[in-house]
Amino acid sequence: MKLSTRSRYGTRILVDLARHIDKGPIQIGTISKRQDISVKYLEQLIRPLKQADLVTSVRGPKGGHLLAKNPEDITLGQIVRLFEGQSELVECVSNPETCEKSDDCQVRLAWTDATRVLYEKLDSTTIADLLQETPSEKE
Amino acid sequence: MKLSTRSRYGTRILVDLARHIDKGPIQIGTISKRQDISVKYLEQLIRPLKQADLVTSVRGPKGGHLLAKNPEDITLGQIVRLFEGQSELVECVSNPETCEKSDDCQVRLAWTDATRVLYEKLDSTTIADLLQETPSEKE
DNA sequence: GTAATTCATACTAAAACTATATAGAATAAA
DNA sequence: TTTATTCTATATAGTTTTAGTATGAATTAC
Repeated sequence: MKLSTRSRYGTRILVDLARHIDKGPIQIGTISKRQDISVKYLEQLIRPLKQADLVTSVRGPKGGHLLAKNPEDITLGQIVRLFEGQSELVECVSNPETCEKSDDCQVRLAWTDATRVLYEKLDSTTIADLLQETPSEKE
Repeated sequence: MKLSTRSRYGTRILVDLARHIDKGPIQIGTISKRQDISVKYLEQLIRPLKQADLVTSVRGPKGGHLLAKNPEDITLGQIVRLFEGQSELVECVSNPETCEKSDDCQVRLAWTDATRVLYEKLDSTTIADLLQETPSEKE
């Protein structure tokens, strides 16, 4: 039931951008060094963040990436829904037609409830909540 | 972030046993037909259920499987922890030593909180809560 | 002792995940 | 115009996980 590295790395990218929000566009190479994620993988992860309007980019020399919203307006729920192929605990939660018993299935209701409380928590946690500096943070 | 079929099937096995709790030991072949899970896969899934003392078994002819506890004493949390290789959303939640930044990592705290609320929900849901019969249930 | 059944171990095939690599095109600062 | 950077698309490969199968041993009712 673990989260993909995509969701975890995506979160770290956004936290990194938020921490350096006053420094203009941040380049992928910079994020790569600070977060220890390969440039190529970062390019792959930033694309959906842009498509979801969480990040904007500036092309050309001195270009880079910026948060498209305030840190307090980006939630973990948004990030996880974006990166997890299936964001629900069980497929029938969102696609009841995949199980012929789903019409009146108590087990499905239980997975649905569990998924709901999880996202209530994730939706209530924002990037701003994650900004406290740590002593070991690479600058 | 989806649950494995092992957790889902494990739940269905326990619900099946609970529904037929008054009929003596239930054989794997019977569960297989009712739940449409292969005999061999069922054998594999029942083993951890036995080891966790959720199921007891009787060997030999007329043998089979029985709930080892009352349905209201078996929770989804127990089942999910049993079957998910990693039951936490992110590894560093339970194994902080796998990340050198975990000592003071706000992101880790967020994943920990989210994992906690999920299991609070799962731990509060029992097999007894899932017993309502459905019209389409195979008998 | 035979047959029904669980128990234990190992194996396999397919899919998903986690990246990295390649080859360039587009953009814009200097 | 040169150069630094993002953007796009596809390919490749290694690892891990998942889902399920195969084989046969152990147990016990009859």
